[in-house]
Amino acid sequence: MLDKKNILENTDLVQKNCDNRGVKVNVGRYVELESQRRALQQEIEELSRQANLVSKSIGKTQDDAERKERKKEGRQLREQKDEKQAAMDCIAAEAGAIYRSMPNLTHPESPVGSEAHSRELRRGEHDARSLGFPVLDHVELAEQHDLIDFEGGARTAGNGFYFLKNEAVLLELALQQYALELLMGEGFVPLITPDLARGEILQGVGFIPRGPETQIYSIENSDLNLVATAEITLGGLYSGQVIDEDDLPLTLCGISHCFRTEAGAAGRTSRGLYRVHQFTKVEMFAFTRPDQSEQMHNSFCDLECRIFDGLGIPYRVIDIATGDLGGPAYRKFDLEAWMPGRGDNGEYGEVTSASNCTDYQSRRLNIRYKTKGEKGTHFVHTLNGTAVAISRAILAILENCQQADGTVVVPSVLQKWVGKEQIGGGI
RNA sequence: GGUCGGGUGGCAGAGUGGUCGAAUGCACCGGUCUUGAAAACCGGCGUACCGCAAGGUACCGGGGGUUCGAAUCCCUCCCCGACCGCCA
Repeated sequence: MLDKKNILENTDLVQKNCDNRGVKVNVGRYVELESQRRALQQEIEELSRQANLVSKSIGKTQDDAERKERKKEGRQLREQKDEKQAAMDCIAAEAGAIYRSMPNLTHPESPVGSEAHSRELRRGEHDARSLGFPVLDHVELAEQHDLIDFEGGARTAGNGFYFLKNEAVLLELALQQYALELLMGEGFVPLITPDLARGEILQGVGFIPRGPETQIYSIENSDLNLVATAEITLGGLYSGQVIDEDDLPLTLCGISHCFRTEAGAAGRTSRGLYRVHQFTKVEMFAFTRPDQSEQMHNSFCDLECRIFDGLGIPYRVIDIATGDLGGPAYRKFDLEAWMPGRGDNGEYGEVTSASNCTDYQSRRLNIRYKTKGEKGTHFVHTLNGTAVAISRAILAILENCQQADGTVVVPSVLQKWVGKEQIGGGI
């Protein structure tokens, strides 16, 4: 959510920002409603004040007739207040709906426009070059080495589910260990989070838990939802809390399963592991002071680069355009890994995403920080970034590390956990 | 799943219808004392919103109700703890 004062004072800028982001919001209407609401609020407070005075005086009055008269007066004042309150609630509901639909402000350097306007910032250490032999895609490689059972997944849970098997299981665990080791070395606190969360938390983080186009699975007869990312639970972890400024920045990394309905994704490139209903992810999350968040955002992006450079996978870094940022992000960097088996001659595919959400989520989740010796509190900034989304990482590893003879070389950084140097070839 | 007990300020913990936004302790901030520190003592110290200020309004897990007035009574939901049952 945005700062209400800022909306009232910079209506045109906020409107322009919404337009740039492709979000239809009538900011002017909001401002109109909000000023009406404020006026009513003041009247209500005045009536409450008078009614409170009357109530207090009754406690001191002994005379019965006077008490009766005062009670009547008090009742009337409260009735007047209730009427105005009802009117205000109505206006507040409409204003609130507009308010909640407003996306975050945007970093001045984010490219303006639709997805196509996103800008490549740089590339990884490894070049996306031709492998020099006819490549297999990860589905073919997985089949050859008996690594993933898509049919069994479909039989058991439906299309979009799968069983990891044999070395794929080891790869999943190795990728978790690899990411965790690296992040813990950078001071991140490791967590394994719940895979379910309350609707309120999902909304606070910026997800829409129920409704026709939701990406979220929800549990019937309950307020619980399967999480789409540990960003949800890590944000929820500190909801309603006041953090000591001395503890900032606070960096966490959480492992969770991620569940996504992928409603509306039919027809998009979705063969194999690329777009699935469940996967495991190691997620970075940070709470920072406002002046620290930009640096933290860059640091998240650098860590993602280190992780994929370490795996030997080529990638490019994208500065996401305004039209593709979603609601909470102020700025977003994606890593797109080279996937040799994708499309006709290989394509880039998103493997990570790092967002600076500034105070948008912390306002909704009510996460603040306090400076020792100073009065009041401030909203923290929150950031999230993918360390490793396991399914897509496995996809990228299989396709990039395949050899002419069909074997797959295990990235050296993972070998100590996988326990072997290559998959296939009888070794 | 069952029974009982609880949810109050950063923490601990009083408060069962009216001068309660809330005792007290700890923590924290300022001061006295001290070569310095500690201790002791004195003072201050919740959050949000409105207001130049004085001040006001709201908030004692969430929502609703009773009342002139609710932290306090009633309903409901959520959460936490203990014990029992079941179980990886």
